[in-house]
Amino acid sequence: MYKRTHTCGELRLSDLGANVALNGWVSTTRDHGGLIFVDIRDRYGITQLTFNEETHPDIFKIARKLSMEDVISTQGEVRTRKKGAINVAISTGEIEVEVVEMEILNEAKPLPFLVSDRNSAAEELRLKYRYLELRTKDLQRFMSIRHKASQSVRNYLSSQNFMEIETPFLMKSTPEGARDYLVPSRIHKGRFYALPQSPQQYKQLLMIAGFDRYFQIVKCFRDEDLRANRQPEFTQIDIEMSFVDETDVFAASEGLVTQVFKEVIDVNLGAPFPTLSYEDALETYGTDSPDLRFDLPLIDFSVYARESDFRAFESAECIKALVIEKGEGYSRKVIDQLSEFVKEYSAQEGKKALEGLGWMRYKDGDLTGGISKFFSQNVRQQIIEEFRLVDGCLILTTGGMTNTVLPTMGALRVEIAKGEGWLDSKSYKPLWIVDFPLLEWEEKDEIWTFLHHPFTAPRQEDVMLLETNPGEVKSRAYDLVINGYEVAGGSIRIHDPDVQMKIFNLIGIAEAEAKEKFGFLLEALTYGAPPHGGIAFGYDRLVMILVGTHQIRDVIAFPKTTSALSLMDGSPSEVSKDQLDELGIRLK
RNA sequence: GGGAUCGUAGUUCAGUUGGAUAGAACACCAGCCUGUCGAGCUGGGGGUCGCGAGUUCGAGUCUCGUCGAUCCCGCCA
Repeated sequence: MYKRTHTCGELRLSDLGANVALNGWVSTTRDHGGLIFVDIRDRYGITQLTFNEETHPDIFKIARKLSMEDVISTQGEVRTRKKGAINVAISTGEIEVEVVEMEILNEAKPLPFLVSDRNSAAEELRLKYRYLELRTKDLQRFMSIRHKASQSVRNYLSSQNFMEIETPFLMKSTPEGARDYLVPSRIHKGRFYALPQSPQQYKQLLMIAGFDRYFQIVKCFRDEDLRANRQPEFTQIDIEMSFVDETDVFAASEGLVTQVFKEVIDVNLGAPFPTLSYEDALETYGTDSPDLRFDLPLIDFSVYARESDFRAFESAECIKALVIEKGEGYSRKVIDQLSEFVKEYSAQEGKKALEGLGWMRYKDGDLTGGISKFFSQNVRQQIIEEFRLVDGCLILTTGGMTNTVLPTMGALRVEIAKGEGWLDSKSYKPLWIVDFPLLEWEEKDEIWTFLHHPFTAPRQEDVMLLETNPGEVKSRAYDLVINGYEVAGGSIRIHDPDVQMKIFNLIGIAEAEAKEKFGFLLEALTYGAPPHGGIAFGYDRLVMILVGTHQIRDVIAFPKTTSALSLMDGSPSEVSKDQLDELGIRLK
């Protein structure tokens, strides 16, 4: 191997005549008989190599055998390209290297797909050969942005006096929340560690220990089903602060996100971010993680619907409408498709399907078509005035159970935005969601469960309600949402052991059980616990937004499939009987 | 756990109403070619049609099951 003097993206006209050595992968070859062009590639760029039969016949002979993705080491002279042969598409396009020495370091077999084109293979295949997909331009860029982002995070938080402290991966299993990944103990047979769902308790203990500003970029593990934006192991930027309230956490988070966006993709986010209550988010956008890149709010239509003779509205608990300006282009066919979307979306498990969409158009001073005939002239005029309809407005409306209508109309809102091209990939709309309920009534188990986690503090003025009316209690939790993605979530924590115990009791954890599971934390709260709070960013999701992708797999070097398999190494896999014996485990 | 879409050369795809020897492009191999950058030209090799049943005279095509991929719901404190 010739030690490289330059990378493949480095040489310029100013290097003319230099004797250089390049190492890299064969990107393409163009064989012209007596002259062969080979593009050599590394992560910095591409340089054109030339092999000339007349001047270097021995090397030329070897070059004829080169094929895609061979790894080669070359030595040669930097030469200018003839006019008209300059490639403006690459940074090294004005020069080429005439090779005088070459070594083939590793010959590549015929490839399962083209590294030059990420779309040249199904994802299944790309995941099996992930190391090849990682050679593609896209993934090289995504990984680079991920790296820059983590550097930016570390720099910012360090500059703000946060300390990075590592916490254990092998910890105690706590059955609340997500399903744990378990790790059997060999030394203590029949006992298990759990991989952390997040370092929640540890970071609280660090606050009690006096590390008043902590952060960590850390892997978390949750054994739940996957999604386009969910992997079983993922990375958080975990942050905790002492002697703070919500405003301090918001300011720190906004400072962090603002700097990362500025440094990594040169976007000014503009802090402070707006806040929206959980309740308003659901009512207006049908979700607690709304995409504010476009408006199109869910409008309460029940007042008018109840005045109508339209049967489908009669027993509806919740009636919402969307008003689309310039809705002339929505033909019956398009409306039918949207109606079908509503039916299908609402029919998903656990929900009573909606019957579809009712529609009306505003034209020539009146509402016409669709269900307009079920509304009196008077009510129609009320609607027109209330919503300040202009010519061409289209109203889409549906009614049913609140917990069906809201998410469905929320999804329809996004569906329409997609169709309209309103989801500008260069636009970023962050907002805080606040005033979450502390608890949620679980119908099927008939118990209260926490919406965030059991260490979240209730709002001070609501503490009294805990015993009388738990559902009314608001928490001091908050989420940061950007473009429809929940990017971070956190809360001010409970630092009073009595309040903490009260919460445990409320969610059906008896005192003895609470002590068994969280005794160390409860006890720590009695030895001088400062008021504290924090937040955790979904780092992968943040990077997704930075690179502009909708798939979390794009920003993780070696991701799992939707069924939590690694197609590359074949994990999870069976293990030997000896391994199990040593752990004292017998398979059922 | 449920729903939807998909699975045909190494790869991306085409394949009619169920009908003859399953095609194309790229990749690979061989030959030709000195200014290409998706090089070009000529030729060649390459297929358990995901797997297993079933219907049928006949299945890439229809049915059922199964495995895998993707998206969504449940789930994800």
